[in-house]
Amino acid sequence: MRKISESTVRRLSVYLGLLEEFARLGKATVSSDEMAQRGHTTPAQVRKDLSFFGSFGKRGLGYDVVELSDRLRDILGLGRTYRVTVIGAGKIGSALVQYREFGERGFHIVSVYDNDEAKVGRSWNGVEVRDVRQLESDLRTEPVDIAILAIPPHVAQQTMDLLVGIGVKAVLNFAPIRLSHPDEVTVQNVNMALELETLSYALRNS
Amino acid sequence: MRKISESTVRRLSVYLGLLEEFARLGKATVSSDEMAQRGHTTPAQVRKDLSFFGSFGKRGLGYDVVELSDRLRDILGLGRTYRVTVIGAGKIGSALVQYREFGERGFHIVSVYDNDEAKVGRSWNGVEVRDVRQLESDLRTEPVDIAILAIPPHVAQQTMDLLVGIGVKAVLNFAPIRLSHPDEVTVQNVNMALELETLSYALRNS
DNA sequence: TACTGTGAAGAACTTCACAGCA
DNA sequence: TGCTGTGAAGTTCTTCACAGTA
Repeated sequence: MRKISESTVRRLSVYLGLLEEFARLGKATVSSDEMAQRGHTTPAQVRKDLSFFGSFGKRGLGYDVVELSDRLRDILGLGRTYRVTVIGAGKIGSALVQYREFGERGFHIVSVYDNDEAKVGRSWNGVEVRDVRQLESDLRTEPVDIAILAIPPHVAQQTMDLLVGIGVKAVLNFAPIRLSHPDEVTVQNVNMALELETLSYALRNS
Repeated sequence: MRKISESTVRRLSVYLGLLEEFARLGKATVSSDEMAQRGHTTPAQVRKDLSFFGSFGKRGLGYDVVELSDRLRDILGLGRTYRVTVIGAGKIGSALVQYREFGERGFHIVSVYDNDEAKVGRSWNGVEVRDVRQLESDLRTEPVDIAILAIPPHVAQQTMDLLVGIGVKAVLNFAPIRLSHPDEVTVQNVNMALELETLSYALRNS
């Protein structure tokens, strides 16, 4: 398939959220115009994004809400559940373990790791915190689909390398550092300080 | 000044981080090539990004680490401190209040608000949790530069509207919903479920 | 008729390539 | 000589505009 841009994928995810809301409101059908307004984009963008994957609408009518939701879930790979591990039992790790939206979307946090003996063994939201030294052997016997890094920057790269060695193919990184990784591993970064800095830039130049 | 793209601003922020590391290592001078390697971009991109703001380098030599850091801090508006409020004293709010990088960058969290009586009055990392009903009068007497929304999606828009009314010009939104807002208000979104969904897409299509 | 699907045009962003300067 | 600064070329992303159809 033609390479799809990351912005398109992100918008698809937004569209799915909108469609689920339309479904809750009992709407059966929706136009690209309505989706664009609620999703802060343009109707042409909505149609173009969808057109990369097929023709899901009916001319003159719009899109069937349920059908398009199903197709988007399929495209995004959300028709299954994912096993997720959180590495780092600090404040951010803690917030993630309890983050509702993850479970609702099929992302199940199956383990949490930390190097702090004081935390190891405690139960967090039903998930036991394990010693990070067990990480490698654990993941080899019970693989996960996605690892979330919620650890300090100075240990992030070595942990990334470990995960790559184990064969993890998707990582969500909260450490404020760009990680080196092979092409076949997908990494998404969340850098909160960087978000504040773009706000700072906007405030200064407005 | 010519409109600068958001991707450029984000990279400037990354460059600044790199420069601070180079400074710690005692490096006096750095080339666009070195920055590109460490920042996972290209030398031409580095030079082009910087060129929008002036000529900071010396041909044949590179950039002075300290001087360029100073210029970037200035460009990004980081030569001052910012007053920040966190709205929502849940797990995410809690993580943010203790997030070191914010303070290091000059973003000072001066207050936390919640609507849960049980939380109001408690002290968090030296910041007292206040009743959200005080938010409006508090911010009118003691304005903040940035508000961080760490609240459930169904109350996010009304809170956004309140903030706009009070005159807040920059918002970092953690609620998984696109907020409507006037153009003069800058909003950055952090949507963690959406990040996992882009990983899901990548896993499915690899 | 009302809306989709899509080539083609346009805009934005990135990379190239080289003149110019320390 | 070595690396910057920058127009120009190339690429990617967005918007336009309209033919096509339920």
